[in-house]
Amino acid sequence: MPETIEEKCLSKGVKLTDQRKIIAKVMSESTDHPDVDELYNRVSKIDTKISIATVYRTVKLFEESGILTKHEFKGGKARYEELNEGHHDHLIDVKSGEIIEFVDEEIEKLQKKVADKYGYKLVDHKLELYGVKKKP
Amino acid sequence: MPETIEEKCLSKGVKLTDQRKIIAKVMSESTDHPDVDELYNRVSKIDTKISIATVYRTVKLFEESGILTKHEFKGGKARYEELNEGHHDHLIDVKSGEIIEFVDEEIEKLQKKVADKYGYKLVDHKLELYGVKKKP
DNA sequence: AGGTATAAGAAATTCGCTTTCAATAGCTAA
DNA sequence: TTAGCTATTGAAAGCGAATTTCTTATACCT
Repeated sequence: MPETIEEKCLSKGVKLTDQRKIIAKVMSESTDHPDVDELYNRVSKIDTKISIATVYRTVKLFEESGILTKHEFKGGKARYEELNEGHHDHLIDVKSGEIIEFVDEEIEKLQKKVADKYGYKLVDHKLELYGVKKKP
Repeated sequence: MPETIEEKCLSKGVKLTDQRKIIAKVMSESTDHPDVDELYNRVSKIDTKISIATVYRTVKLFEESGILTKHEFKGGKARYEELNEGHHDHLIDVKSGEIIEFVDEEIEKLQKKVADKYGYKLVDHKLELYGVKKKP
């Protein structure tokens, strides 16, 4: 069952203000990976009084609470995405900017194996593929 | 035979000034992944008059010429490394900041396969592992 | 209600990096 | 060699993203 960000806040003890509720709702309903400016635009349509500082503060708070995850794709601003059960990585269309999410268990396993080989326990990783659409 | 950055510049037609020669030498002799501030520190010991703007300009020029490669690890400043034949990825010790280079052909192959599966030709990728040292 | 803590808004500040601008160094052709 | 370009440099200003400061407003707790 898909849990909203608001519900996640409640279960994690993150206090919800009106502004945070709006930001939570907008992020929950986003299926893309908005940056803070874009998020601020969407949020402003609901409440024009929200400041961008609050948006920055809130995404940071949500990230630290394990509710959102932050991506820093090549040479752009930080983008945010709701953190859900299934982990995935990203394939980015370098022409259009389109982002495709993918899962590859095999790669995940091999990453752990590499870390292990050097005596490390994997705590995080980042895999981004950049590609161009092939002509059919 | 290890080619110096200075030699690479010559063969690529990148003009070398005194400042660039110093930056090239320092990078060629570096076995780590310095950021621009660190590089500026090292370079300043040889020529105190070099400005940090020149260091920024030069690493950018070298990167565009395919001589250096730029890494943007999690939440830090850009780090540079000499680009040599064998491609490798990085395993970063989250405690100490130590960076271990590794190669995994299997992972490389799987990445291509994933891109292919979605109809993309892989033009670039980024794989970073973050780990903590295991107790033996 | 009163007192404390927390959060929000607006503006200023920081940080990494780039650009502008005037001065200098390096060619190139007469 | 020297006049006349073109490219590069150093110093400082500028820029964009993100954070912090400061003040005001809001929520919480007996």
